[in-house]
Amino acid sequence: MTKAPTLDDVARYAGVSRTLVSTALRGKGRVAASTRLRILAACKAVGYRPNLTARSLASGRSSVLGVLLADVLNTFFAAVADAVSRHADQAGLTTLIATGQHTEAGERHAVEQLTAQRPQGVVLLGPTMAEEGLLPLLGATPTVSISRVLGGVSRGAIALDEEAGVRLVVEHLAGLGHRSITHIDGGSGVSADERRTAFLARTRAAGVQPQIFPGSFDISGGYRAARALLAAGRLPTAIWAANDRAAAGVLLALREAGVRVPGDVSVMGYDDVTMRAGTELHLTSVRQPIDAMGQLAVERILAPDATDVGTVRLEPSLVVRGSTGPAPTPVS
Amino acid sequence: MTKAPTLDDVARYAGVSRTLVSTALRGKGRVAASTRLRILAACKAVGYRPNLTARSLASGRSSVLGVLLADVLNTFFAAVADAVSRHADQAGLTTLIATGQHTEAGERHAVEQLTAQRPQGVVLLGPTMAEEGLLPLLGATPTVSISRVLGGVSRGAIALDEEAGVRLVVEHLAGLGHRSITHIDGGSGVSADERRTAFLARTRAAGVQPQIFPGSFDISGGYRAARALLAAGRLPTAIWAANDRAAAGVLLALREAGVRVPGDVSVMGYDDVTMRAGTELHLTSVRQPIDAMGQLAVERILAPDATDVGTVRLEPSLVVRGSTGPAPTPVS
DNA sequence: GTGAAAGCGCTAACAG
DNA sequence: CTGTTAGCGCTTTCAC
Repeated sequence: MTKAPTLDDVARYAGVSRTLVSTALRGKGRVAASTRLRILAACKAVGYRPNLTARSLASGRSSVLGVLLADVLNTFFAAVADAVSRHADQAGLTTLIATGQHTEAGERHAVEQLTAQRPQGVVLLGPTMAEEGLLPLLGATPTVSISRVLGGVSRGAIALDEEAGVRLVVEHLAGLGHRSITHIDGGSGVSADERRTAFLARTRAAGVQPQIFPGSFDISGGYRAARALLAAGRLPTAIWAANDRAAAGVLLALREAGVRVPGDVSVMGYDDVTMRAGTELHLTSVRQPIDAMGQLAVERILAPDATDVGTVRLEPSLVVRGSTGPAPTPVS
Repeated sequence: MTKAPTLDDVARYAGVSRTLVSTALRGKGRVAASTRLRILAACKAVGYRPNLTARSLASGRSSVLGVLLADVLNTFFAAVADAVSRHADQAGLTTLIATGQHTEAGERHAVEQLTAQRPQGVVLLGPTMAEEGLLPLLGATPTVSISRVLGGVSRGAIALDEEAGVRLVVEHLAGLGHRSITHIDGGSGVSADERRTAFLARTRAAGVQPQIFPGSFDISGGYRAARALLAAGRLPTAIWAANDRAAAGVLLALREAGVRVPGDVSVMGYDDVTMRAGTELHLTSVRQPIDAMGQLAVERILAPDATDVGTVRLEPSLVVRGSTGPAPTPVS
């Protein structure tokens, strides 16, 4: 295997021209059945593997869909990437993922590598870089941005409707009679901000007393925050954690302290995807439309024209399980 | 932006030959400083982006490192992919990840796409396909297999030393005086099997009473198993869960039932990477050498020759935190 | 049906 | 230092 066999090798072996092998292999123009068989046999005999690089250089296109991921460990984006990949597969595209590691240099590098594939399109999953830096790199590549709203991106942006999600949380809890809700937030990220802001606005609108406690998007953040709440003696009747992982931490701390859920305190999570903890922990939560995001992204990339591609915010849905219940009547 | 500018466009604009632009851009042969400046200016003016596809076709190599990942959502493999990516970056390579979605067709497709890049090498992260199917696709591409031991792969295999990890668990617990340990297993996967088997062997060697309870690699598996243990009234003094996520579920169930950790029961986790729950939950665990795996993989790919590349099993290390303690003295 | 010729955008020897 | 000449492996016209 000192040198990969080329089309010419196959052609020579089969006693035909290179062009014929090419067309036969791609099944485009008509080739005599007997010749095709001979060619196929030759391919196998020679051990031919098409060089997709050359193919894409010659044809000017490829069946690749590029995905720019901040980092494989972010479960949310990884789940979206997975959804994109599944839908791309179904459309006959191969997904190639590059990670930017949250740095501008890394993302630049990744996008360059991705666009170099002359891909059918690129999906940006929560890029770090500013739009001005990204757009020139993308050039004419059909691009959709997920989660971050990039106005100039050719095929528009797909975002989550955080306000709708937060509304589901507040209305569910308020509907159960809770007059005071504590939000354990997700720290300083963009979505943590959005959720916090929406929470404040929504509770006000619902006439519910809001309280914000600093936390993070992981189990330890929820655990720590709940313990702090416990220590401060400021336990509300309802807690909404920034996501399901944090909510698991809250449950842990609460149960450790002998607090009953949902008897004494109702707990809600939000949006987690990998852990699927919700089911077994009976966590009431808000489910994000991950699959729909992936599907829409691929559809937009594949759409022949770029009409109707503004920013769309997909709506999440409420999943009621056992961790929330009626607010306990004050003993007073 | 109807057509991407090429080297020729830049050359014409700068009034030099295409070759000169090429060499200037790559910084190889010497180019007059003044000319280089002119060329750089021309690039910017024309908006030139190098076509890496053409470059790799012409030069016969690329700076890509391919990674075949079963699925982005598997936190362990995703973490390894991340480590590989970081070390590859440091070596000046771009990592391109393709997922096989656990199907043979998917993996075949992914590997084809990866090898088509003429990458510096390919890292296989727990492939599903049989070795016989994989090897011909890889051809002469330097390849290392992580986690699954593929004998025929050119740059060898890197695996985890599960036995060593399990030994750490059993010895730690036995050293604390526990005479009986319950393992909540990870179900039917390969590593779940390895751990279970090693556990049985090791406990026997240590003179400890083993007990196995069916579970899974997630929080719900641990939660469910611990509740079953509780219900059956067969609570041991020490529980070892298949991984940290499962251990979190165990903690949850135990605390919910008013069992003290580590006062009544010691709990150990294993190998989790993303959640980093260990820290805040004070979970005693076994840490896998994720980063070392990534580093070694890249080193092997970059090594000029393929000597010394048999299978290596990297050793994990014990991380003692607060969830384990001396076995309680029987009240009897 | 089949094949010859002309590139895709770039790099790799060589000459000047 | 700079430019010329050949391709890399494949797809595309467009003749035969």
